[in-house]
Amino acid sequence: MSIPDERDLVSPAASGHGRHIPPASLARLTVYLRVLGTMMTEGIERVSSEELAEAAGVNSPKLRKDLSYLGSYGTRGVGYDVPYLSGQISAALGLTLDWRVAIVGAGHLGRALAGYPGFGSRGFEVVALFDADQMAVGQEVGWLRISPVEAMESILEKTRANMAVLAVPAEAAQGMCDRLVDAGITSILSFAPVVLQVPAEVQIRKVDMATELQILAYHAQRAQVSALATDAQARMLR
Amino acid sequence: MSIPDERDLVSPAASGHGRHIPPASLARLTVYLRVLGTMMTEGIERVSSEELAEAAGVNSPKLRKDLSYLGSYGTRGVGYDVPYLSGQISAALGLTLDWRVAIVGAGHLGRALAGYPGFGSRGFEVVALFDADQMAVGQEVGWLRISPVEAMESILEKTRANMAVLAVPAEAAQGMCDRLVDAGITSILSFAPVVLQVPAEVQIRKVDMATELQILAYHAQRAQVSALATDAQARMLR
DNA sequence: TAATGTGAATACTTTCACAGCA
DNA sequence: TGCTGTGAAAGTATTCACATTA
Repeated sequence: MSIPDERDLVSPAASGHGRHIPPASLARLTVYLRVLGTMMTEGIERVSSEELAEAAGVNSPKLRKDLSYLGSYGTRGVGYDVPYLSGQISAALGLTLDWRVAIVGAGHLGRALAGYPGFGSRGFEVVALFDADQMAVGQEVGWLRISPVEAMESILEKTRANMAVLAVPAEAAQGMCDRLVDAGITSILSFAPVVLQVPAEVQIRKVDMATELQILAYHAQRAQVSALATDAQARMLR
Repeated sequence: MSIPDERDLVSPAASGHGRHIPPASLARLTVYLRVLGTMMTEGIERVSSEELAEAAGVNSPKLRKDLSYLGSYGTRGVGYDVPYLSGQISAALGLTLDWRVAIVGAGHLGRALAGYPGFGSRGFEVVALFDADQMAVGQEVGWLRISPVEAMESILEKTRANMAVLAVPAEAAQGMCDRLVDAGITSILSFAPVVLQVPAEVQIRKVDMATELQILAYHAQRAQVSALATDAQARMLR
């Protein structure tokens, strides 16, 4: 007897079709969710795939394909009900659960994250903010008070944090990451510009501003080079 | 790691290797570059694809395929010369050109970016930091002094900025973006949680922490659900 | 002989066109 | 009639195996 694949065991009700959502679609779904939220505050109740796609900066077949991974939540000939679709996407992404985020590092970046309004409004509660600097410990940042990293493990447990954001210098990142993993955290978002080694069961995502600028630089350089080439070609044809 | 990302609307180039680098490879090349930099500071002179891949968190065939888009810079049976490979990647990405970055928004995030050591060390110079708040204008942040947004256009020209980072609240982002585009900036990195509308010739990249956390939440939720399912199945088989 | 560079196979993503339904 | 939902085709990305070469 073979053990059924885990996917087959997921109830359709709990996560849409029970199938996994392709990573590329998943990333876009979070954008649709944000756009739908904006529409709700503007009192827009109904939207077509064309309109939603336009607002989200994608084309409409792609949007419809993305939504099709969750199920059929639109009405043919009509479009989508904004609050309903928003709710369905939230549910599929697991945002109806309680997510309690600990931020490690209370420099400018950590404080920016702690004060980021986009968290609370989307189901994420920042429950702790740590720093290694004794001067910073005790300071208030929004509703939070900065805690000493020494007490990280006990505070993670007390606050029942289930996600962490790493906003520490590169040198400190792997060490802090290891402590988070040992403390049972399995979802980590890192802003440190280093490759972190973690066990396979730990989900890690990385954001690196230098990487982003380098990608922009590559495209800008190509645009420059091809402009020069076009220019040279124009001169030769003259 | 990075979000699988969008369109690739670059015209065919006419120099160097001429081929465009696939977006997925491009993102990883920036990681290899960082790892090679670290190795150089550690005095490591030679590396195999296996070792470099390990340090970069990818498998070695993928690394070799990525490098093959640039050319053949290794030695069969030996490996890669660390400084040489680093230089070749830098050149391919256009990092030997002068990149002057203006940061718009001097809140915690803007200040974190202005002070980010990873910029200067990788060919990006922060040449201006703007804020709309009169209280912030004039304050020093590292080597920079915060300038008033009112003077943005003239300062962009004076400093010959050719890239911009948007670190302003969502409401202000589209307006500031439009002004940057009108001022001739064609490479923009945005941290604002909104979809920005820009002309096709402008390259824009987005970083959104809420999106990243939502993607983590999705995976964590699936892990939870399948753990529960496995559990239920175990009970049934008992 | 050890490790690169690459064609060919596989897997994933996007696009497209249209069937199907309110 | 108008717009959603989806198979099938086209386009990318990843994996693999191995010919190649210092």
